[in-house]
Amino acid sequence: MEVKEITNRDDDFAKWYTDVCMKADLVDYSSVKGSMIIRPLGYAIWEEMVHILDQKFKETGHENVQMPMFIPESLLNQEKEHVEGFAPEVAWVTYGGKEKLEERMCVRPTSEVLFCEHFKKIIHSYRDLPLLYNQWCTIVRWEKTTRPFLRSREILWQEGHTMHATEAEARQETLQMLEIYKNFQEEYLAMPVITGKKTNKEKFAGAEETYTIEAMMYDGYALQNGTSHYFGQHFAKAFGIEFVNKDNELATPYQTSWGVTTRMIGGLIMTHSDNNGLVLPPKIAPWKVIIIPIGDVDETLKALENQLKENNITYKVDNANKTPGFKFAEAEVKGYPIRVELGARDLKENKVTLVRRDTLTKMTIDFKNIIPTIQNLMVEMQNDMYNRALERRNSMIYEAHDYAEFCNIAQTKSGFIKVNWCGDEACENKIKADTTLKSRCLIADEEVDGNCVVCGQKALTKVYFGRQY
RNA sequence: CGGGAAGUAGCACAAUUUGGUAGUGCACUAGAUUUGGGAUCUAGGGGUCGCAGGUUCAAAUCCUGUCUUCCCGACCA
Repeated sequence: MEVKEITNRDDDFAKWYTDVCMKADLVDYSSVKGSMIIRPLGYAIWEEMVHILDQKFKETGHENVQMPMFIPESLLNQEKEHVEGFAPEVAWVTYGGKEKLEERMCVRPTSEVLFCEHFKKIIHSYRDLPLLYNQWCTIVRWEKTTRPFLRSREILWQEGHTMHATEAEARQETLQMLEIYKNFQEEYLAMPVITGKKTNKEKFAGAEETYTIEAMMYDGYALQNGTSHYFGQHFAKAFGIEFVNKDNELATPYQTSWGVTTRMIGGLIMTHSDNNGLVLPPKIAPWKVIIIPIGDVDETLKALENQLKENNITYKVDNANKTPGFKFAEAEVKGYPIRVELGARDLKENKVTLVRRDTLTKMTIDFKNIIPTIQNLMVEMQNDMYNRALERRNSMIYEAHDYAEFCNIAQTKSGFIKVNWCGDEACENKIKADTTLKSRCLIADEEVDGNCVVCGQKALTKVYFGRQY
């Protein structure tokens, strides 16, 4: 296996990103634009994510289902805002074999309407609620610009769809899932995230409220790493979904949906990786340890493997007929959190060399301490990676008090800009037109005192603006 | 979708200008020697030049279309 050159991260961030994706063997291009091949390492990372999240979804009472891939045009058309939002980016199936279809069907860009159609059939009574469904699947959105993991046409994701008897319960669900996403990304992916409501302009087509999980990448660009929507009764009314409540009255349920995608893998890369390749937080790394045997160390290797297995520490052994230097570089590209250099020379003194991937710090320790040392290192690395990312992000959040200052920051810095905003979409549009920055999310937990950074009218809220992937 | 650039072996490139049916390095295979930061020697295998048309006696090379990738813009998760 060849270990390849990676573009310097500070010279050309975009190229560095694709280099890491390709050279760590995470993805490959297919012959269809925006349909990527997720290779074993990339998929293993996704499987870790799926495993952890799926468990959290089930713990909170959700059940997995699998909906169809096709949506007849008439079904998609049932909710007006939704259709208008998605129509420009759906792929249509117009032939079945050689026969032209009577009604064309789109490949699901998201499954709200499919769930609604089904919910109408199965919801009759308050006893049927809440209905808490989730599905792991792929969707298709005909994006014009595509990038591995960050923006593809075929998207591997999870979408939760729930129905509730009361507004309060549905709102609670929306926030609960937002919190699960936030905790997952911070605890497992070591990615600090900002959560909040999207502005009207940026919210999901058909939603009453859209909450977002915004992460900041190494270059200061924002990555929307997940969403949780509160739909109110929009879809339910459009689809005629009703239930009989406790008072024997017909009522309309309240709905949510929420999703995260393989985009999180892109976020992981753009948050932690470096010029030597992939860097993975231990908690999400499919294999925590890579063992590189040097010289004749078979017996110790066997013993070490047994100890790792006993302690549920996943690992790989690099037995290739390559020089150690080659294997070190290879291990770094692939992002194994901890490298064990198991060498005959060290072992004569009962020593072993460990290298942590995030800092590339080497340490030589007594072999008998290897398991506790690895365990401690993983905890330490996870914390350090989170803290470094947090510190960097915070150092790239700016505050603008007037429009000149805003434009100046937008031109000279990369990151988020915090501003007062009157709530008028015109001001949001002006910022977009002047600076290309878009609103990331509303800031809920800070007092607003001052005037809109654009128009000078009294501000209603604070907002983060930023450039996005 | 608009502007620009590029597609030749797994990768990076040469041959294209001046048409005559492909070459180098790395990687790969076998054997040997090696092994603490990208090993060495020897012997091998692999491409018909993104795809489809056209011009021509003859096309990697010229023309047209198309697909894909990258950059800039617009659009969007």
